[in-house]
Amino acid sequence: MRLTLYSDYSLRLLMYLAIKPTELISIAEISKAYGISKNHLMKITHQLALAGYIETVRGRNGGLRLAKLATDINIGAIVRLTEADSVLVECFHMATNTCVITSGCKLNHVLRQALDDFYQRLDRYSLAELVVEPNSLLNLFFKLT
Amino acid sequence: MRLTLYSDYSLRLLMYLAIKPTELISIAEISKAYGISKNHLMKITHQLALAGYIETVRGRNGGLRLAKLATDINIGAIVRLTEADSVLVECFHMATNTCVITSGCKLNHVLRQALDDFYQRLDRYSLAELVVEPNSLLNLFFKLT
DNA sequence: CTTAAAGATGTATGTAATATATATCTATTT
DNA sequence: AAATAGATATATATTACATACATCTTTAAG
Repeated sequence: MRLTLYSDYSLRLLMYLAIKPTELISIAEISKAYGISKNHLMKITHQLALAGYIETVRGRNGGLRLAKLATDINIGAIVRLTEADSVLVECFHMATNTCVITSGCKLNHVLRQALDDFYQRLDRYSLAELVVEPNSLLNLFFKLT
Repeated sequence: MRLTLYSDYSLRLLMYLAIKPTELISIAEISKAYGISKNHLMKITHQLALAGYIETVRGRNGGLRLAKLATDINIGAIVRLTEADSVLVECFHMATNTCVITSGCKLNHVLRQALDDFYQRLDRYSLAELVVEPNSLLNLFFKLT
């Protein structure tokens, strides 16, 4: 079972913004801090802005900041958004499904329950709970320890 | 979030065997019934046999059968086995992880909890519970409805 | 005792999803 | 006007996964 790097990077970006919620932070800074693709982060930025989680400011001295309180950003909602296109098994997408027993298959339901449980656990956490110790995270980025 | 077709096919194969638990059934028959790759099923067969879930009989009139009662084959255990190589996010595999904040990252723990919840739901089901109506499944394979 | 059927196993190839890179455009500040 | 930073579209690269191919071993039937 895999999440995409896209989801992983989305959460990392939000965590970074949550460390300094009042500042404008550039994509370049986040890219350098984690050592990950700036271009990939740009796509993520766009989606998160459309969904209302972050605000973007163009131009010199521009950057990103959270558009909501970290306590109001739910982790389950973020992962549901970033994983929206992926299906757990082929029979979850009727348009492309080829399995001949789908109509009477109980496995389908069992997997849906399991996936629900996965997301419901994530639903219990907000971004704020991932960044309760912002300074210890900052130390990791700048290798002060 | 995705499972591999390998996992999907593994469960389909077991369900097929569970429909007729006393018969020897060839890989070719299962391949035709679902319209899926015979070669892929061969690899699955091998792994499931090594793990003790099925018995294989070579040679003419050979085939596969369940090595345990369907009530003793746990769905969670099967998926844990078939997904053993895949990691939910990169930080779940220390040898290849590049994320610089892993040591202090709470997201890591939250995702582990969610994955546990996923598997614990699957742990509640046995193969037998997926095949409570073997005849209605058989009808789907042979398009009698 | 030869042949055919069926699984075992290793290697190679194909494919698609995903990640990354490039290029150009728009907006904003100095 | 120039520099910076995000927006957007397209193209390329990479990788995991799925599939195919080839050869070997085992067993039963004739």
